[in-house]
This record gives sequence, C-alpha cells and structure tokens, in this order.
Amino acid sequence: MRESLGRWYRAHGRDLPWRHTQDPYAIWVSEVMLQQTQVATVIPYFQRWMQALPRIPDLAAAPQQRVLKLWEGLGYYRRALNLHKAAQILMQEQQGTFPTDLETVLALPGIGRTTAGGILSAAFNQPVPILDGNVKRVLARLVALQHPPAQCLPLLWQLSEQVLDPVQPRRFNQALMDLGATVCRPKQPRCGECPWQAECSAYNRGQHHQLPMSVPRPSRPHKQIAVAIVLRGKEILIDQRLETSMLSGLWEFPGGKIEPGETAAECVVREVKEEIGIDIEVVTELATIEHAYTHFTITLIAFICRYLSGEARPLQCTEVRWVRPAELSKFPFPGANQKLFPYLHAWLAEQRGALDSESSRDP
DNA sequence: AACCCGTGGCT
DNA sequence: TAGCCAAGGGT
Repeated sequence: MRESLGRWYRAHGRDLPWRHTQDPYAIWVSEVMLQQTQVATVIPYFQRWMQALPRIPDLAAAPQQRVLKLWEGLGYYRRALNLHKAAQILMQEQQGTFPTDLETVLALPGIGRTTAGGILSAAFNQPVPILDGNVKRVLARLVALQHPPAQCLPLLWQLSEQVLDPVQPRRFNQALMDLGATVCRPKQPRCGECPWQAECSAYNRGQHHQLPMSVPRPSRPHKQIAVAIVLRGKEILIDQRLETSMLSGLWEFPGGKIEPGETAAECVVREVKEEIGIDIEVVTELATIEHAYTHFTITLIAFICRYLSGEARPLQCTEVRWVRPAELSKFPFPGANQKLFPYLHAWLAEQRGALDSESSRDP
C-alpha cells in the first residue's frame, strides 16, 4: 500500500510552494495558514508572508499590527496571534530556531497534533502521524468507519500511525493529504484513480459515496448589526476589538447588535456612547450587507454619522483612533467591515464632487 | 466534552 | 440557494 501510494504521489502529487523548502519555519507558517483553509486560498498569503517575514526573528520582532495585516482576510485571526507569540517564545527559549522534538513543538501555542506532525514530517522527515480533514476521510473510507470520524479520533490516530511509512514519512504524509484532496474527495470521489481502491472497504461495499458519516450542523442564528462611520472633519473613527472577543486585535467601525424595540439608527448612537463615550448623530444610511460567520450570520447596516461632543475613549475596546480615509487600509479589518469600504469611498467621492461643483458655481 | 473561532469556494 | 467543507486548536 505504501508503494502504490508513493507511485501515485510521484505522478499526481501537487506542486505547492512550501514543498520547495525544508525550512521548518516556512513549513510551520504554511501548516498554520492551512488550518481549516483551502490550499488555493493560502498560496498568495504564504508568498506574501514569507517575503515580509522570512525568518523567525523577523516574525518575533514584528508589531502585532503588521502580523494581523498580513493575515487580513484569512480568518481565524487567533492563528496569527498564536504564531506571533510562538515566535517570541522560540526567541526566548530556543535562540530563534525551530525545535525538533514533538513535545516541545506541541507546547507552542497554535500547534496541535496534526500541525506538529505535519511540520516534523515535512521539515525533518520524522515519522509522526497526522490527522487532518483529508486523512480522516481517507482512513474512514479505507476501513468503512460506520461512525462520524469525530467520534472515533483515537482509532483514527492509531490508523494514521499504523499506515505511516517509517522510511519515508515526509513523502507519505504529503501523499495521504493529496490523495484526500484530489481523489478521495468529500463529494464525487474519483475511486477509479485511487491507488488504494482494491484495499478500500468503503469502495468494496459500495459505500464510498455515503462515507464518512456526517453529523448535521445546527442552523446558524441570524443577528441584526448596526455600525457607525463617524466623521469629524476629514477623519473617521475606528476602534480595535478587545483581546477577549471574537476578531480580537482587528479594527472596526463601532456598533453592535440591534436590541428589541430599537431602530438601527438608535442602536449606533447608543453603542458609540457605550463603547467610545462620545455623542453622535446619524447623517444618512450608507449600505446594508450580509455576512456569514462560522456560527451565525448577520445583516449589517452602516450609517454615516457626525461627531457631536465628548472625548473618544476606549471604554469597551482596546484602542480608539481618528484616521483619514486613505489611512484605513493600513489597519486590519474583518471581512464584514471590508465590504463597506467601496460604499464609503464612493460616498466620500460623491461628497467631494458636490463640494467641487458648489465652489465652481460660486468662485 | 462541547463550544468557539472567519472566510471563500463549490454544488 | 443554503449548506457543506477546508492541512484544527484552544478552552
């Protein structure tokens, strides 16, 4: 089985940027980016990151803001914060080098069993098993597992360790993931191209389309959110989210959940008072957008607002700033806020146009 | 152990 | 379209 998979990999394995190196740092960065994220999404982020922060000391010394900006749009931002923190730990405890023993690697924030196995096998050719989404699916089909994989993790880890090639663990683990990603796919598996077809219990029982078993996800609740784009002269108010919150460390336009019996406009006035401590008034409605998070979806209504009074203070956020529109792109924003940028810039351009035509009419 | 955490592609 | 899924980890 190891030989047939090896032959298949030599002919059909994917050519990926992080496979051109054995630098454990580069492989670590790729593994963390790839957590719950598709290869095609990761590639440009990986290239940009390695260009900007090519070594562990570069990452450790980088401001958090820069790290989050490089991660902006990838999601699960705690991965970036943990990567940053782990680099600083490695500077303190390992002289800026990446450790080679499993226990030390596993102790780093943001690295669990699968990521540790991925790094140690890819960078140092160590025989450490992995169990990512691809491998779970391949193994669940191989043994025709009659339970959802999540209920059988100890068994699946044992299987991953059993099948692992002790002589060429690097190539084997990569091959197993590629097999899952391109042949043993979640939908419409290409069993005709699979090197393990003869040994696959799911295929032999005709269950390859039904396995692995899945557990239906509960439907996601929907929330109504309102945010304020507060203008004071030429500056816009933004705040940085609390470290304990979702999207921690990212910047946003202040706002929050619309309470029962409250209009969206009343909501932003209240939220800005609570979070920032200033009084504002609504000028106009800018846009309404939809956005889906992992566990809920939102409708987000954005208002252009005018600053009235009070001093902006970080009451329910980490930091508050007044910035010019052109400076917005320097700050990392979550996806839902980014959807507002085109509307905002269009509105600002329209305002400028109105001013220009006014002044040309009355020179 | 169950829940939290983002986003984009695909069907 | 709405749901599913992706190189999971932390708590």
